[in-house]
Amino acid sequence: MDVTGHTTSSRPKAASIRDVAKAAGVSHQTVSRVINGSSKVKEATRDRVLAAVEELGFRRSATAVALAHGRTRALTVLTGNTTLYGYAAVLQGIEEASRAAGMSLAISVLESDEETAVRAAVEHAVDDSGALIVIAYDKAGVQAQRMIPEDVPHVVAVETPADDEGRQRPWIWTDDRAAAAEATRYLLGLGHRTVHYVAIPLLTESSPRAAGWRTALLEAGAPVPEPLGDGWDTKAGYEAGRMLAADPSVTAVLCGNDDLALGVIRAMHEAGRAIPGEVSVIGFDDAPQSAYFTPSLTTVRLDFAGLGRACFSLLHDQIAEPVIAPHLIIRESTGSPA
Amino acid sequence: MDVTGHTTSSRPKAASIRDVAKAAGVSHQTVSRVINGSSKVKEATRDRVLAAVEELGFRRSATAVALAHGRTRALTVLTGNTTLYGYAAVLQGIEEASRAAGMSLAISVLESDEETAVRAAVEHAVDDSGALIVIAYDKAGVQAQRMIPEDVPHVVAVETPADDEGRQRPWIWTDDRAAAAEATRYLLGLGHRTVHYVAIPLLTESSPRAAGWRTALLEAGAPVPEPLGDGWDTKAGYEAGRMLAADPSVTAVLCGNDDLALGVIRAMHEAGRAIPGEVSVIGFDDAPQSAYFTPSLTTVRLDFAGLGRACFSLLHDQIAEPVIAPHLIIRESTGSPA
DNA sequence: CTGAAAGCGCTTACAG
DNA sequence: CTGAAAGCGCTTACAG
Repeated sequence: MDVTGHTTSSRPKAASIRDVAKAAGVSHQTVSRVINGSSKVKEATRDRVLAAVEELGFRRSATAVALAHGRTRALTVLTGNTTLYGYAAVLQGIEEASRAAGMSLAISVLESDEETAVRAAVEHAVDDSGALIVIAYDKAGVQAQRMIPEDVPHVVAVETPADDEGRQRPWIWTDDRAAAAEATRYLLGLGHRTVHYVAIPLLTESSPRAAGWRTALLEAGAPVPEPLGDGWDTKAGYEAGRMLAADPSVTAVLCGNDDLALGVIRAMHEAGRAIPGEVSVIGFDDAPQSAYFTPSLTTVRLDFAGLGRACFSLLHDQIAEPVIAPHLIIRESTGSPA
Repeated sequence: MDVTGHTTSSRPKAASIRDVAKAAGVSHQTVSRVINGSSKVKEATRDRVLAAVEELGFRRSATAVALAHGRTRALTVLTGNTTLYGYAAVLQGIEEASRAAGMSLAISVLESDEETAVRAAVEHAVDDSGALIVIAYDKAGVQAQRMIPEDVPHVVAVETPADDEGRQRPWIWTDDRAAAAEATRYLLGLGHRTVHYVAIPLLTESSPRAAGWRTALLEAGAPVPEPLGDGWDTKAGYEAGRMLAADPSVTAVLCGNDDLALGVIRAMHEAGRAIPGEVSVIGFDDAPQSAYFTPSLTTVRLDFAGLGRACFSLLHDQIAEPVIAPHLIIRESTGSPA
C-alpha cells in the first residue's frame, strides 16, 4: 500500500541456495549437488541450476558451509609486528603455505603486551578460526602463547624452546645461539680482543643470540661487555652505536639484527670511525637490503620463510582429519589350515 | 559391544550452547542471554550458567554467530606482496583500523598476475569475508580489482585513479605525481641539467611517479632520458645504478622507491662516483632505514599507514548498517489550525 | 537422479 | 525473568 513509507536497504539481499532452487524448479539439495560438482545430476537439471546461479548472482556462503561442516578452514597468526623483516618474512612463509593448502589466513597484531589487550586478541582469534600460530619473539607474543586454551590447535615460533610450567608445546625455532657464537668466534678469530653486543630486546637474560655471544667470549677468555640496545629498529642501533663510537676500545660489534647494524654503521661513520678498518660490524637476519649497504653487511642468514612454512605444516598436522586406522582383531575364529 | 573396534577421535567435540544449557538446567536461549551479557537474567541463573560455561570450557562459535546475524565481521586484503615497505605499511594501517573496529583481517597474497590464479584468490576472498581491500600497485592487484563482483563492498588502493570501463570505483591514492614532480624540480633547481629515473614496475606509461618526473623535465625544457629499472627491490636498483654509473653525464637520479635508491647508491659507490658530490640521488617512500643510510637519503615521505586506515574507513562506510531514514509523508490529513 | 528431513551452533522475536 | 519456535545458509544421510 501506498501509505507506508518504503525503506530501501542499500544492498539487495544475496541469493541463497533456496532462491536458486526455486528459480530452477528443483530442491535446494540438488542445487547443493550442482555447486559442489556432484556427478549424480542429470545434465539438463544441472544446466537449469547453473543458469539460475548465473542469473541470481548466487555465491555460496562460506560461513554456512563452515557451520554445516563443523570446521573452519582458517588460521590466524598472532604477532607483535608485521613490518620488521624477521616477522614479515615468517608471515610470508606462513601465508604461502596456508594458501597452498587452501586455508584462509587471518592476522592479528598484538599492539601491546598488556594483559587484557593480549587476552582479548587471543580470544578473538580463538573463536574466529580455531587454529593459531603465534610469533613469540617478544613479550606480547610470549604472553599470548600462555593464554591459548590447551584444546586449540596451535604452533609457536619462539626464540628458544623452554619449559612452560611443564606443558609440552609445539615450538619452532632456529638455532640462533649457535649462530651468534659462530659470528662472535669469527670476529675473535680476526684478532679482536672482544666483541660488543647490541641486542634486540631481551626476553630473558639467556636469549639465544645474547647467550651464544656470551658463551663464545667466555670460551675464548675474552672480557664480556655489557650488552647495549633497547629496540628493534635502526634508530635504536644508531643510539647504541653512538655510545660504542665514543669508546675507542671498541673494535668489533655484533648486532641482534641488520637494522641495528645499519644504525651502528651510521653512528660509526659519523664519528669518523672506519668500517671495517677500525671497527667491524656483524648483523643478524640478512635482510634483502643488507648486501647493498656501504660497506655491505656481514651477517647471519636466517631462513624465516622456511620457518614460517614449518610452522604451518606443524599446525596442519594437528588439524588434519585424524586417519582412523582399522584394526584387525584376532580372536578365536581363525587359525592355520589343518 | 566389544566386537566393534573403537575409533578415538583425537580432539573431543567442543561444548555447544545446548550442552551448557543442559548442564545448567536452563534453556539454550538463557545461555545465549548470559554469554551476551543481557541484563534480564536472574543472578542465580546467571551464576549457574557461568559455572557450566567454565566447567565445559565452552567457547561460542564465531561462525554460528555470523550465520545467525547474517553478516561476517571480516575483511580480506588482497595484495601482491607483504614484505616490501610500501605494501607492508599500508597493511599495517589497515590492520590497526580493522582491529580497532573489532573486525577480523584476512590476507591473501596474489603470487602471480596469471588470470586463473588471481580469479581463484578473488573468489576465495569474496565468499570468505564479503568485504575486500585490494592493494593495486601492480598488475596482479589491478587484475584482481577488475574481477570483484559489483555487489561486494570493496576499496582499492591504486597508483592513480582511472576510468575502469566507466565503472565508478572506490579508489584511494596519494598524489605521487605531484610529489615526483616536486622532487624532480628540486634536483633541477640544484643545477642539474636533467634527472634520470629508476622506475618501479610501470603499470602504464603514465604511472604517476614517472608522469610527475617527466612533466617536471618537460616544463623545464630538460631532456627526458629513458627510465630504467625492472623491479622493486634493491638488486633492481643496483643493476640500474650500474648502467647509470657508466654514463658520466648522469648527475641526478630519482628513484621509484628507497630500496631502488639504496641499490643505485651502492652502484655509484662501487664505480667511485661520490654522492652527493658527483651524483645526487632521491628516493621515494621514506622507509624507516633511509635516514640511516650513508649518505642519509633524500626522499619523498608517504603516509602509507594513513592510507591504509583511510582504506578501512571507506570500506567500513560501505558495510555499516544502512541507517534507514524515516520520512514524513505529507498528505491531506494535516493543515494549519483554523 | 532427486527430494523430504534433520542438523551444524547460534540469535531473534514471541509468548508466557 | 525464561522457554518454545523459527530461521540464518548450507550439508549429510535416508528414502525413493
